[in-house]
Amino acid sequence: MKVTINEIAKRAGVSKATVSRVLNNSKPVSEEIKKRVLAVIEDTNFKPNAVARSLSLKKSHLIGIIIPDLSNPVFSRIIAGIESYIRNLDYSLLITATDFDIEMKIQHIHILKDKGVDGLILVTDHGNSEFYEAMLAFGKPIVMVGSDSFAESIPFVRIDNYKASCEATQYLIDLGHEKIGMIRGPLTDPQSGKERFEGYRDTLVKAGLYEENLIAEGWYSFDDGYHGMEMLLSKSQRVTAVFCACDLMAVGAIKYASEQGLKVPLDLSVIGFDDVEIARMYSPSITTVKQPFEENGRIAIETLVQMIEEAEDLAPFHQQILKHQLVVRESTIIRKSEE
Amino acid sequence: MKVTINEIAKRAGVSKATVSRVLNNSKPVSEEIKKRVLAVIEDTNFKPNAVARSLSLKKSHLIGIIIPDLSNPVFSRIIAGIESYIRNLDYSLLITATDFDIEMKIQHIHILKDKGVDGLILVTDHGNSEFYEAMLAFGKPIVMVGSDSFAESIPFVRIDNYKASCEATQYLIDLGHEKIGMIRGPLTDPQSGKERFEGYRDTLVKAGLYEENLIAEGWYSFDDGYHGMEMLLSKSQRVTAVFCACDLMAVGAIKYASEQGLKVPLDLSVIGFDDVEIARMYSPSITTVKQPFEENGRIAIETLVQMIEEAEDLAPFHQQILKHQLVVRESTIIRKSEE
DNA sequence: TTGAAAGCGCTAACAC
DNA sequence: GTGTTAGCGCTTTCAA
Repeated sequence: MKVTINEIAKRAGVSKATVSRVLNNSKPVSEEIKKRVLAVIEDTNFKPNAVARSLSLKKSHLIGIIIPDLSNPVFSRIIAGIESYIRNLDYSLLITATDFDIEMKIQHIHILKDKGVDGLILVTDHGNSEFYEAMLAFGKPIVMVGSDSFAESIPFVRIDNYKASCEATQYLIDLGHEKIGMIRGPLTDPQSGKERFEGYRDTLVKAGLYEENLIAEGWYSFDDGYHGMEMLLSKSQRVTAVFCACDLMAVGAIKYASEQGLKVPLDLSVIGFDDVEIARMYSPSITTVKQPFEENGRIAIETLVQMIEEAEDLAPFHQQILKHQLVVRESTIIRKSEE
Repeated sequence: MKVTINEIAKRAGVSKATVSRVLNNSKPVSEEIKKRVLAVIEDTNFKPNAVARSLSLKKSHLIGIIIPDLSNPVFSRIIAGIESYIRNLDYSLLITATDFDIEMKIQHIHILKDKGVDGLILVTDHGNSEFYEAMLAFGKPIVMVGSDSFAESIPFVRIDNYKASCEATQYLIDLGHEKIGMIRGPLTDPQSGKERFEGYRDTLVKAGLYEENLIAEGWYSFDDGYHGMEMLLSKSQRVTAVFCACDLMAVGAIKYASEQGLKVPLDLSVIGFDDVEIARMYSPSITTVKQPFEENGRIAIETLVQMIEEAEDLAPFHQQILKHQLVVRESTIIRKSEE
């Protein structure tokens, strides 16, 4: 019962070429015929077959998204931003997750290419040279959210993690803290790991407060924050403030500290990063650096669609840095005076 | 440039039918020719065009997902479950969000249909009759996650919300509580709203403890929990325990109670629902009903793929109820004896 | 303005 | 076992 363009043509007594023309407004069609065709389309409830159209046009109106983990708000909120923008254009999103596996990421690029997507958004953690080659071989527009040192020649949108970390660290210094620890991400992660750490380090160095043994490392989880804090508190030099590379680690850190009888923020100030929901909801609510996740997504997809539609081969190098914002809440406070 | 099956055929000195055969193993091909074709495929790095194949096969290997909100873990974890299963089969996911808007949900069903998806998974809040009609008109396999009173004739997978709520409520009774409040969802929401409330109500009625004025209502957010608790505490009859329809409301409830000087669980026991990440991480960690989100997704997609591949028209009515689990944590405790 | 026909890249009868 | 051919449903020259 699938009604096709042929069926419409027959019923309206015209050729399918004409039907196609009224469908796409691609060429002038006389008012009368147009009306007739439209009427038939209306009451057969005809919808052109998108697959056939894709084949003919060599354009699928599909956009591929590759993301490390769908269930983590840090990523899924970016997708949400993309989705709510694209919803009104007639593109659809083909979404795949990689579980942070580079091989899988590369494989997905190929799969999505074969599926004929018109463009790609990569929400990235980090890549390698093989990954980079896969991107180049993709042959159609790509935009990255978050960027990657391997791929700085690909258009991207992200925040300035370095600067944000400087500000967060400086904020702790301004509160009078001197022993300021960090629970960082892995340095192999260029953005959330390396840049956030370097902002912290450089700021402390400039203030003459940097100490190498006030640093713990983890992979952005609650448990990593928990154990990171455990490690920091085991040092003889007691920290009075901690900067965490993400909110989840901040939560873990606070949890551990609380269990050890330390009051946050009275005995220990803690800053997170990202401003995911939990930062606002936690008790104490957590001071953090707010990332505009949804906006990241929106700008990325906007850029991508533009590249697709205007066929800007080798698009002029787009790099867009969005604004972050330090959100002060209950988990940070002026350092207790010693007595 | 783009290498096609014709190109392969020419280079290998065979017909494209033969190439197609070795590509799909659809018919026997002599070893020698097969080897030759494979070699050409190999060194041209040929990948068959998925769109053309779809058109010919009338099968897109695309599966549509309609979900209320991508950034909410309650939904995105279901997607994650779907995605990690489907990744190994050669289907792809076309995901759209509705922001809980029924019109949009209906519209998405049509769009996805036009895009030629082979099946649909609906992660639903609730629908109406028009929505139900759209599903019937879809004409290809559909599976719902969470089900809906309007659509009980569509295969679904979910937990037994009613039973789970009974257990949670009974647990509070067993702890000695008598004034047990609830912050429920809207009753128009058949699963998380209505069923969870009814489980609570019936269990209390049976125990002779039900009181209508111990109930607040909200839309599953932190703020709703916060205000719900505010409302409950404003009653003269002081509750000693509260069952919340989701974890976020439980967090809001605890936050408000804490701000009023009540200790959780000492002065007030709180139970949530869902077991999202925050329930484990919060201080106090929250007793809750664990939903197997990822498994919900996995079973749903498994069922759907089966329906697609085995072409079970009007599939024998599948309804699958998965197991929930009460997870006891720090937010609940035996009722303080009065003195 | 409109129609006929070729073609997008692939699969699947149908012959040989 | 292999090739020829006719589609799948749509767009787009090219003529008329």
